[in-house]
Amino acid sequence: MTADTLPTLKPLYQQVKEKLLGRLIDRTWQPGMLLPSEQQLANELGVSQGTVRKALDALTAEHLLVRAQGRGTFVAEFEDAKILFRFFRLTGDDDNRRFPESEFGSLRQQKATSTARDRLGLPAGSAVWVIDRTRRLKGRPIITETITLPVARFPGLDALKPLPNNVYALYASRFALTICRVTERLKAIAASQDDAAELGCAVGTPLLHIDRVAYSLDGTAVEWRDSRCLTDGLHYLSEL
Amino acid sequence: MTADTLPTLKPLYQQVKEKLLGRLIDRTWQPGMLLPSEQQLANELGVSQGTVRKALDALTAEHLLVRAQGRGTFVAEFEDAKILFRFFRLTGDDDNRRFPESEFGSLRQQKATSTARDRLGLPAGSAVWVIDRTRRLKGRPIITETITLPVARFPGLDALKPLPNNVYALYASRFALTICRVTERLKAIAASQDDAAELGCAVGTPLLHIDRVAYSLDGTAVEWRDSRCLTDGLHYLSEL
DNA sequence: TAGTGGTCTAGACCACGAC
DNA sequence: TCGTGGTCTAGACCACTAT
Repeated sequence: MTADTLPTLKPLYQQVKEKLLGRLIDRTWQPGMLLPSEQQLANELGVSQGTVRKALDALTAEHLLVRAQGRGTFVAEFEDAKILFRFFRLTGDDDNRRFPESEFGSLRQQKATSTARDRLGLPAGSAVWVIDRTRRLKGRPIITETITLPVARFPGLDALKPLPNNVYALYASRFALTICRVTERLKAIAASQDDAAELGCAVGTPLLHIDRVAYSLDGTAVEWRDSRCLTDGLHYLSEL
Repeated sequence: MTADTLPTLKPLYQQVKEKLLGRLIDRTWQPGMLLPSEQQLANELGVSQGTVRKALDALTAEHLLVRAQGRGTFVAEFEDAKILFRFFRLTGDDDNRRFPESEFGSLRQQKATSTARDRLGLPAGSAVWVIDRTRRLKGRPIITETITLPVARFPGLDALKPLPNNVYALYASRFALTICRVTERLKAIAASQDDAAELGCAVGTPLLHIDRVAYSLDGTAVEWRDSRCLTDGLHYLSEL
C-alpha cells in the first residue's frame, strides 16, 4: 500500500534526515530549540518511530542535534567549551587545553584575491571582509591570523566592531550561519617580517601555518582563515 | 526470565560488541575472515538479530569490520590504499595524494629513553627497537623519521630486515597487532644538522614535526614515531 | 505521574551476490 | 534460487526528567 513512484530512491531514513536537515538550514528549528518528540515527528512524516530515530541519531552523530533522555532532542548550540574545542586543535604540551584571548586588529572590505575566491568558491570581482587579529595565551602572542568572509553572507559586519573572541557564535547569532565542518591544511613556514612583528619573534622562526576553510550547514564555504602559530610549548593535536 | 545479576549493567548491544571485539583481539577472527551471519551470532549469543546488528554497526563505524550486502561481514584488512591514507595525512598542494617510498636506514635495539617510555607506557629499563628511515616522493627526500617499538611486542623484528614500506601491514601479519587508532602532535621546528643532512635542506629550514603514537586493538600504545617533514609543495590535511 | 529518549525484540520485505 | 546484509515497522519495557 506504499505510494512510491516507479524507482526505489533513497532509504526512507535518509529522506527523513534530509527533511529534518532542511528545517535546520531554513532556521525553522534554531539553535537551542526543543524538537517535537520522536512519536510526533513519526506521525507528522508518516513513518515509524524507528525510522525517525535513525535519522535523529545520524544528525546527532554530526553534532547538529543533542539528545537528552527524559528531556527531548535539541538543536546544537555553539557555546559550550567542548564544542569550541572540536574546531580548535592547539593544545599545551602539558595537555592542558586553553583557549587564547583575541586582540582585535582591523576589519576592512576589499575585492577578493584569487586565493580567497578559490577557497570560498566566489566569482571574480566579489567583495570580502578581511579581519586581522592576534591571539594571546597568558598575555603572550601565539597566533596571528587573517580571516576572510564573503560580504554577501555577512552584511553589515563592520557595525559589530570590535568582534568577539568566539566568532562562530557570532556567525550563528547574527548571520544565521552554523559552521558544521572545517578542513585545515598545515605547513611549516618561516616567519616573515610582518609575522615576526606581530608575534614578537625573530624573522625566520618556524611557524605552523594553518589554512582553514569552514563550511556551513548547506555545504558552502563561509570562512577562510590563515593562521600562523608559534609552537614552542604548544602543539596541534590530530586524532585519527 | 533474564539471568541478570542485581544491577543493570551495560546495554546488551555494548556487551555483545565487547564480546565480538574480544574475538578480534584474541585473533579468533583474523583479518579478511568472514564472520558468521547476523542470525547465527544472534542465536549463539541468545539475543535478537537487531541487537547483534547494532554491535556490528558500531564495530564497522570504527573500521574494524567491513560489511557487504549479499556477501557477509568481514574482518577489516590493512592493505587497501584507502585504509593506508586514513593514517597518512600528507597531501600534495595540488590535492593529489601520493604515498612516498621508504628508504630503509637502520634498525637497532637499545634501552628506551624516558620520552619513549612515556609515549609507549613502558617501565624503566625496557628494551626498544629504533628504526631510522627516509621517505621520498619522486626521488626527493621529504620525510626523515624515527620509529620506536617495544621489543616485547615485536620479538625477532631484526630478522625481517629490510623493513617494507607499509609497516602497519607487517605489524598485522607478523606480530598479530592491528593498529586502530593514532594520535599525532604537530609542531613547526627548525631543521637540525642531522635533519638537514637527511633531507638535503639548509639548517634552520622550517619542518613540520609529527610526534605520533599508534594504538592497537587492545588499547595499548604500540608504536612511537617521530617524523620531520619538508612541506613545500605538500601539506598535512586535517578534517574536523 | 506523565512524557521523553534508550533498549530490545520479532518479523516482514527489499537489494545484492553467489551459484 | 538461496543466503546475506539493509530497511522498515510495531510494540514492549526501561531509565531519566520534570511536575
